[in-house]
Amino acid sequence: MEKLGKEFFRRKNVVTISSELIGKFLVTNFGNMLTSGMIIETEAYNGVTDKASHAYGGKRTKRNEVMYGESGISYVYLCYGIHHLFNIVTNEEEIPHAVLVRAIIPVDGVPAILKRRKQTSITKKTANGPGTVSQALGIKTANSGLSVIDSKFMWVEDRGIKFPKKEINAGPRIGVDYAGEDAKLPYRFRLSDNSVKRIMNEYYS
DNA sequence: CTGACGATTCACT
DNA sequence: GTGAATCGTCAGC
Repeated sequence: MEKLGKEFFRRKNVVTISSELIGKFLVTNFGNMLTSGMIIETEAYNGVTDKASHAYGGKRTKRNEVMYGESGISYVYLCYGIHHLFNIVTNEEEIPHAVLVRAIIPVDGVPAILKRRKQTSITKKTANGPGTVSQALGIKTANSGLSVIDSKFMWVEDRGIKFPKKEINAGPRIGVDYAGEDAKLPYRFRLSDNSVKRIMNEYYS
């Protein structure tokens, strides 16, 4: 079990990083409650040339400023006035690449996760979208700018789990129809349904 | 200062 | 499959 360091996130290819985050564990420790889940879905946002990215065309605002920061910094923003969406910034400073974590399988701190989600048992819907992932792990927009490399509140672990390539499916990103041709790029990565079912059974059958 | 809207979720049909 | 919820952000005036 090893915490991912700067060398993992600092690489230039955000699509590669996005695919390699599948099977890693996102861990948070807010309010002395350790919670975690295995990442099973991500999307890559490829900087200033990506029409789907908040940094398209070099756009720079108070909200997205952290995307131009060091690799490993989290970018959390409010979507639809309700949902806190969690990203990890990659590449070097001034290059606003980021990976959106879209789904996890809850692993540690299940009671806290259920309480946050107002549920009584873990199902595949507990953290199957970017808004529910943040809710399950207690991530809020106020946490934008925290680094998963040196913060004691959030980090990413490699627990030695590897999936065969064919178990990780690439496809177009969700909810980015406005991005024209870029909406079709295969920047979304998902662990196959079969693998997800198998792991859910291991933990929760 | 104002208004339009979003990298979504959930309940309901 | 459809539509409501809900509010910070940002472009434009």
